[in-house]
Amino acid sequence: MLPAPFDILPETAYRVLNLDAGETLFRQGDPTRGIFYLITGRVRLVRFARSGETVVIHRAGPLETFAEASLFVDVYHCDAILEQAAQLVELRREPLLRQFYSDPLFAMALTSRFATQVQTYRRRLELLAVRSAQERVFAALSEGFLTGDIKTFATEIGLSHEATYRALSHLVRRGRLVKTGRGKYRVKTT
Amino acid sequence: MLPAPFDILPETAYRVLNLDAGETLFRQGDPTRGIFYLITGRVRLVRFARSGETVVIHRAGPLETFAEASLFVDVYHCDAILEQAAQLVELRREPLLRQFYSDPLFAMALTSRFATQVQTYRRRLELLAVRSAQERVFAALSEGFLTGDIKTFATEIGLSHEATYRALSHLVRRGRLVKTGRGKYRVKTT
DNA sequence: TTCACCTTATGATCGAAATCATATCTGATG
DNA sequence: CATCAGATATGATTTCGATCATAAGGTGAA
Repeated sequence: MLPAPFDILPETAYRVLNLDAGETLFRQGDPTRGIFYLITGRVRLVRFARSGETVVIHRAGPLETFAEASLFVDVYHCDAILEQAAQLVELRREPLLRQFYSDPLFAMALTSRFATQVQTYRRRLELLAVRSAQERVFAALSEGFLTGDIKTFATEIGLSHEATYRALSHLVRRGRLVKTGRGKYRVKTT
Repeated sequence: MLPAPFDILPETAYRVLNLDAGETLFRQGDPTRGIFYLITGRVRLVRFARSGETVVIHRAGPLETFAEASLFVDVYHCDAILEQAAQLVELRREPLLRQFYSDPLFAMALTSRFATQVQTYRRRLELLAVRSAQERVFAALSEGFLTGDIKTFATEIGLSHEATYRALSHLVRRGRLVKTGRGKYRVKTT
């Protein structure tokens, strides 16, 4: 149920929560209870800037963890609000930290997970720096970003789904991609 | 010279390198030597996809670390090529891992650093999801992204510098920002 | 089997941002 | 102090992708 390295934690280290859309998971200033793993649903993390404006700093989706940095601070620095009803796992802070201290392999695995995430985000950012829709779609495909449906893919690479469909068919016409089915594309191996 | 938590490492744990533009720091498949901290210059990380295409997966700039995930694997998964001449620090893998195992506080600090980076990248990605140039510039400014010069700021938030200048002056005219000097802007606190 | 809904897909239009151009200001360098 | 390079700033033009619209294909439920 939980992704590595959280799967080795004892059952007392976490609990499953079910929340409705609109509910608040935690607020800026609340003492940190732990980090979270989203099974289904969507959570929005919002920070209130000094100017009084609210800024969305992250939108977490299914199978993602969030609020990782809260492990190392005393209070949350943003609000977590349920955008959709969600089932999620609260990974409690104390057991996590205890495990981290006592089990170097767990510590390594956790750090490795974070390092991998950093890498993934950097790839996405680099992808978003590609101006042309066609080139971006092609690069994203080469990097294996198209796992689920095209609309999700489009959102991930910062394009409208229409622009993405168009770029895909254009790339197929130009012979750079192969269409292997409805909504299925592959980079042409020359 | 080194950012936390690397500043506590003994001198034997790292060495300073000076490389020219065009030189290769490491190649895909090379045994991992360690992670790197860039003092000056620019390094491009490139991966060769199965299709034969080369994809830029990251461009590291001054005061950034890169290849962090290599700590936990045996070989590098991309090439690192000097885009500009650079002075950088090689943080050697073995001493790092030894420190990580033997010093839980170091381990914590390293993990915390990675978690913070994850957070920062997520913020940037969320920012890039804002379609309107004006809103994006405003949000980025509220979040304190404007630290150096405007052109760097523009690149970071995925806009041309012209569009950024225009958005800035427009936001000033509309009274949402205050111009505090040439290239200096602040969110208006109402 | 029919209906409803969502994804895939493509056409048409419009607008916003990229691009190209130009000018001013600033700081660094000799 | 003069010069030059680069950052700031804004104007003009163009282009590309967002948006709106529509249709076909697929899936699941009644």
